[in-house]
Amino acid sequence: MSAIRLLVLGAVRQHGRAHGYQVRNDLEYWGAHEWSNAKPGSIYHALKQMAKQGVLLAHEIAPSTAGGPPRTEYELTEAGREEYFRLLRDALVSYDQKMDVMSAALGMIVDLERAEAVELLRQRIAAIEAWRSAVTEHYVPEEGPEQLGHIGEIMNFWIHTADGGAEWTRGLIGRIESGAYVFAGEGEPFVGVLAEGQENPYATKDPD
Amino acid sequence: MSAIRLLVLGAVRQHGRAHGYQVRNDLEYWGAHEWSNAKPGSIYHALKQMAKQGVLLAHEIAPSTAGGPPRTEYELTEAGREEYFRLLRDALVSYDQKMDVMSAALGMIVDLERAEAVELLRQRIAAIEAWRSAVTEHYVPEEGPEQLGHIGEIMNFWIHTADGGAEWTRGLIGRIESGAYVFAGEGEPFVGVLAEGQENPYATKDPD
DNA sequence: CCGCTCCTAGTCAAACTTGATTAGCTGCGG
DNA sequence: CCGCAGCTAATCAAGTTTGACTAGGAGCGG
Repeated sequence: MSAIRLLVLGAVRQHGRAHGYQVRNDLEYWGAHEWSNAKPGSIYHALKQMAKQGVLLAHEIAPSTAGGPPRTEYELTEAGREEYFRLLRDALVSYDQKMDVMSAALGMIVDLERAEAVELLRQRIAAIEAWRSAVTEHYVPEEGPEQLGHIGEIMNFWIHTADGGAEWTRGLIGRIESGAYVFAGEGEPFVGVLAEGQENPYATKDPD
Repeated sequence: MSAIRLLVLGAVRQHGRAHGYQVRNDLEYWGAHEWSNAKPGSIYHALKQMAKQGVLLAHEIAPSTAGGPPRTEYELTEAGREEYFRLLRDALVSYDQKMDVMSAALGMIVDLERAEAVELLRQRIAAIEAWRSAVTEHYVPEEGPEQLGHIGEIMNFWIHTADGGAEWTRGLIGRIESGAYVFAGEGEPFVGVLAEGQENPYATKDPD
């Protein structure tokens, strides 16, 4: 799974209705271009693709107020809402060493209820541990790990990363259980998108 | 940069001359299908693409000994050798949170000289640290980090991963400086590919 | 009010990835 | 010795990603 669909669905969902450029701006606001493949082409493609698949509903709109080609606004269908939560849960649970997917899911984790978020993160830890033992058991040759030479460093690297990820996830669970952040059904949700016309404070000030 | 070109160049280089299925088998032997997008399609595509670009030289060969369509053997051109080392150095130095690229580079690090490997890894650490401070300085709003709400967890996640990566890299530098592994120009190189006809001990025993 | 630059919004071709599928050969049960 | 399962080796179409490019308006200096 690539992160782009989750990001785009999340952005459109928070707006209720949004056009491509707005989504693009939100992703930049979130810094997504730093840690995911959120290029314009990918974003517009994802919007069109998901509209074709019935996950988004497209509304043709008159040429925009501020120059440029005519805009299209999108909103989630019911299938889109389901797809969104499916992707979100999946991203939180599965360990595939894809930083971008996890980052995107973190940005939307408060759309879940607190208890479910914790439960999914626990499953994530279990997945990491399962993956870890599969790798260690499978890739250590019978003649002992010395057999592997420098190739063993690859495994070493995976394991180190996996352990780091598990540890961090435990920390996050702790923070969430201690009451941090506002989750679904707990009051005024955190606003993570830019209002129409609001300036993006992070635009182009990037450390690229 | 995707890892596939580096992997394919590395495999072909170790054989001197190799056909697609051989490369495919090596990558499986290395476990690359676990941590990179090394699917058959990608491998054959990379071979053809690189042949078109003059990085590899293609030799049409009579239909294979063991059934199937006619095979094509490839070998590196001089440009290919340069490209290989360029990709390898680049993968070691640059920090882009892509596990697959780093894993591939680790598998080929001994093609460099020991001193250069250490030097590149030091540069890697510097790159990680630069990235880290760019992120912390840039993405903490003036009103303080509380402003970010749960979005701050994304940053937290990056930072944790970056720090873990730096720490691991320091460990690797230590091992290399203590004389581990056999690097270029230090004698009989480690053989990391399967000979023609040799059985792949990891084939299909996969923990998928 | 001319020309220039910047911003908005999106398109496009080329490259890459994916997963299914093809096609030839070997070995083996019946 | 027929058929067919399974292996070898590679291709293909569909989907995705990339990064450069288009095109129209706004602001502004002179």
